[in-house]
Amino acid sequence: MTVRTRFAPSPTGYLHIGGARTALYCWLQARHRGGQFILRVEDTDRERSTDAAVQAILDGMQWLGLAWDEGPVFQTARMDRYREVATGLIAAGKAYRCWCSRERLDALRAQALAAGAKPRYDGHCRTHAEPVPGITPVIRFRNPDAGTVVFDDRVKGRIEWSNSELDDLVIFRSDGYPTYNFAVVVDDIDMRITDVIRGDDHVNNTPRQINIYAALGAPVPDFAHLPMILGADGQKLSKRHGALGVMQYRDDGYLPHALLNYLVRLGWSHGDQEIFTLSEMIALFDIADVNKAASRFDLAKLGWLNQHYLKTDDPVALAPEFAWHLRAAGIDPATGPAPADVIVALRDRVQTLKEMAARARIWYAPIAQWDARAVEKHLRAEGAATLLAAAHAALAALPAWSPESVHGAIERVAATQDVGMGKVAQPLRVAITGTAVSPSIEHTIYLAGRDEALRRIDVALARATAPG
RNA sequence: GCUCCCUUCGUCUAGUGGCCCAGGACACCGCCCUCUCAAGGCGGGAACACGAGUUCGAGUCUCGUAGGGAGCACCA
Repeated sequence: MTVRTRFAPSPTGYLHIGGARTALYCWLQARHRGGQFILRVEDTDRERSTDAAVQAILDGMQWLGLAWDEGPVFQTARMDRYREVATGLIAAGKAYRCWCSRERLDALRAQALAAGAKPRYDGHCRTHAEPVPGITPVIRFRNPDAGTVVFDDRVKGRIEWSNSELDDLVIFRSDGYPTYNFAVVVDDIDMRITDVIRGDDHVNNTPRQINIYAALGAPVPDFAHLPMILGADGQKLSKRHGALGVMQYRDDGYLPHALLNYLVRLGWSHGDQEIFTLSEMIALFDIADVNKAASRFDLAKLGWLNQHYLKTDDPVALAPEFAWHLRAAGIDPATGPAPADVIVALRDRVQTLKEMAARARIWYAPIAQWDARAVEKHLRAEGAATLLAAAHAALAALPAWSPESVHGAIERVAATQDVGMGKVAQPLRVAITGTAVSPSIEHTIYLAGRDEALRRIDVALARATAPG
C-alpha cells in the first residue's frame, strides 16, 4: 500500500513554525516512502477562516518548497459528502439527532464539574429525542459505552483510552457544517490517508475518531502525534515571541532550506548529524525517530544554520534572493556591484540576508555617516595621508580590477612604505566605508568599483589633511 | 476537578541494561590565527527532575512523587 500523508491546516492565520514543521514531517514521510503528500484546507469554521489566510499558507508552503501532490482540497467543497455520511450513520443507528438546548448542556457541564467529574453529554437524545419546532438539531455520534480504544502512536507509543471517558460528540452543527472530528475522519478515509501526522494537541481526539472509523467500517490509519514547539522561554508560541509566520522568516533574511534544516532537527535526529540536504532528509527521515517531548525554538541555532548555508551555497544561486533583500532595503542592485560578489565578501560576517543587505548599502550609496572615532583614529593618524595617496596611485595603476589584484596592490603599498597591513588597511577602510569595520580590505575596495573607490580615497585624503 | 501525555548540559539532542564518572551541536568562556569585524582552529565549564524497587549492574525496566503540557465546545 502506498503511503499517503496530508497536511491539513485551518486557514485562520498564517503558516506558523509549528505548522511548518508538521507539514515538513508529513512531506518527508511521504517522500521517504515514495508516497503522496496531500494538502487539505480545513475551512469549516466559517467564522474564522479567511481567503487571505489560505493564501498565506499556500505562500509559506511554496517558499519552503513543500510541494503537494494533491489538493488543496477545501472541506467546504465537500459538504454534500459529509451530509451523506452523517445521514448514513443515522440510518445505521450509529448517530442521532439532538435537540438539547444550550442551557441544558451548560447545566450538565456545570453539574459535572461541581461533582469533580469530566463534563460529558449524557446521551439524553439517544432515547428521548423530542423535536423542538424551529430548531435545527445537531447530529451526535453514538459513541460505544464500554470497552477501550487502543492505538499505537508512532511517536508516543501505545495509548489506551476507556470509552467511558468519551461522550456522544456533535458531528454536525445546527448551522449545517460538520465538526472537525467528523470531517477529518471522512476526509482521511476518502483520501485514503495511511499516515496521520499532526500536532499532539490532537491525541485526545484520536480515540473518538477511531470510533468513527469503526462505525464507518473503514481501516484505521497510523497515527503520529508531534510534540509542540515552544518559545525560547518555554511558553507556548504566541505573538509575543515575534516572528511567527513562516514568511516573516523570509523577510528576516533566512533561507528556506536553513529553516527546513532547523525544523527537521527540532524534535528529530539522526545520530549526531546536524546538517542535512533535502535529499538526505528524505533518505534518513523516520517518523519513529521523532522525540516525544516538546522543544523550544532557538533563534541562535537557526542563525548558525542560516550562515552555514550562506557560506556553503553557491553565491550565484543565492544572488536572486539577496537581490530581493536589497530591494526590500530600498537598494537598487543595478547601482552597485554584482550581488554574488557582495555575498562572498559578507557571508562570513552575517547570519541573515537582511543583515547582509544592510551592510551592503555602502557599495550602492554614498557614505551616509562618518564614524568620528574612526576618522580620528585612522584617517588623521600619523602617516595616513601618505599611505592613502600611495594606495590611490597603486589602485589607479592596476591593469585589472579584482579582489586579488586589489589585494596585491595594498600589499605592495604596505611593503613599499614599510608598514604593516593594518596601517594601510584601516585608513582605506574608513575612506571607503566611513567606519572602522567592514569585510577584508580587498573586497571592501573591490566592491566599490575602481572609480568610486578612487573618488572616496580623494575625499578621505581631504579629511585626513584638513586642519582642525 | 477528570483523562491522557511529557521530563538527559542554558537550548536542540545521542543514548533501546554493562562500550556512559554520559557523546555531539548551538550558545557561553579562554587561547591561536588576523588589515577591522567576522569566519576558522584548539581548549574549557555545563545535564540523566526526585525517591523507591527489579538486577551482579539502570540515563536505559517498574512503581510512586514533583514539575510541565494537552484535552474535557454546535473551534480546529
